[in-house]
Amino acid sequence: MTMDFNERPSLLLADDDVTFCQVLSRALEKRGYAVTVAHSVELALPLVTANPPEFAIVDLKMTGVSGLVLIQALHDTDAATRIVVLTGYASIATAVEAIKLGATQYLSKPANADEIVNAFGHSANAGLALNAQPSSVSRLEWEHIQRVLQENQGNISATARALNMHRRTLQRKLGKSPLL
Amino acid sequence: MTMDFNERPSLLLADDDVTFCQVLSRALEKRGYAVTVAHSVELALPLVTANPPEFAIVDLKMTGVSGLVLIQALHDTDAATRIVVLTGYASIATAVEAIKLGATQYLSKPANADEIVNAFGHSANAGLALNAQPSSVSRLEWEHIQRVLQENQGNISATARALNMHRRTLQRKLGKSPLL
DNA sequence: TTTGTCTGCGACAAATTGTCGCAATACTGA
DNA sequence: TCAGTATTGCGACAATTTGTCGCAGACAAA
Repeated sequence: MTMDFNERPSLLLADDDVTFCQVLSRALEKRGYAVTVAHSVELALPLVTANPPEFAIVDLKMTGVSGLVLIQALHDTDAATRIVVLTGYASIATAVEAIKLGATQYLSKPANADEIVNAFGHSANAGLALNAQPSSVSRLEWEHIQRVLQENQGNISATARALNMHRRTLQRKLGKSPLL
Repeated sequence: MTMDFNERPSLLLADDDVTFCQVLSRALEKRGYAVTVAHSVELALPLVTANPPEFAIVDLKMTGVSGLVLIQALHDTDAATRIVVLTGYASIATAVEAIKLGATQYLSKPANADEIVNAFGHSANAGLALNAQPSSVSRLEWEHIQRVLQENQGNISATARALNMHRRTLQRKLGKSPLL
């Protein structure tokens, strides 16, 4: 890239997976973005207010505050910011919430740099293909858990009680990625 | 309900599953809504323009045009309409799209009337369903299995394949009653 | 009859859940 | 600020549930 660094579009990458950030930020820089990395929402917020980015990639599940907070902050600061949510624990409940808060797209890991960059752009997916298959039982369970969890503001104990399920079991389920 | 029919909040229920509509519309009427049912997007659209509803429940997978079209029409006609998407073929991609088009919530079947009403937004009927207990995971599983089983005309092997579940396990589950 | 699929069920290993407990944090109301 | 309470993230082990394999009978189509 021969472009002056300051002319490049600014991009904030917020994810607490260090190696993932290294790989992805390099790939994004190759594509012409001026990347800033933050490994937690707490670290990202001051950067946002000091220097609102044009693009942002946010992981929802970071240690500490949820990425949803960051999305809101980004959107409040500059409604034109293109925000892509990228998470390994994708669920419909959090997707709905993220989009409502102003996210542009919602992808689940793993996703390569091209897919992410692509997600910044078009939103016109007119002909979306519906799944031919009904959701698997485990997927359904995952979605349901995520929804109740959100209704309980992320309180695991309360969620376990509401679902009449043992806290230990819920913990274990939450630890796994949403298979299938 | 002693309320005059015209004073009740209007609700459009768009789903091509006839029995499902019957059950749900009755449950919704009990909760005070003036329910109108449409079994396809084509049938629903004229109703929307003629008489924009305050609430809507839309299935995405209907014969013919996708429910996404209806969502857009509803939102274009009256941006204040509270739209809940309800589908048996839930996916994150369609959820994202539906919310962007103006849907309020996105639920996957099975969902009971309380959960749906709740999804319209706590603000509207704040005092109503505070203690709405979410269905237990096993209940959800039971209903889902029954639905898929019916789609497969009671064929256990095919259902097990569709649900990506072992036939033996499905058999065992079917042997039990729908425990809470 | 042969072939292919569906079904019910026994048996046993593999995996998941229920339970109990503990130490490290939050959170809350004097 | 401090005690009291709730939450959280585990480890460990027993109790249950699933995954797997296999087999025999039913049924329909070729």
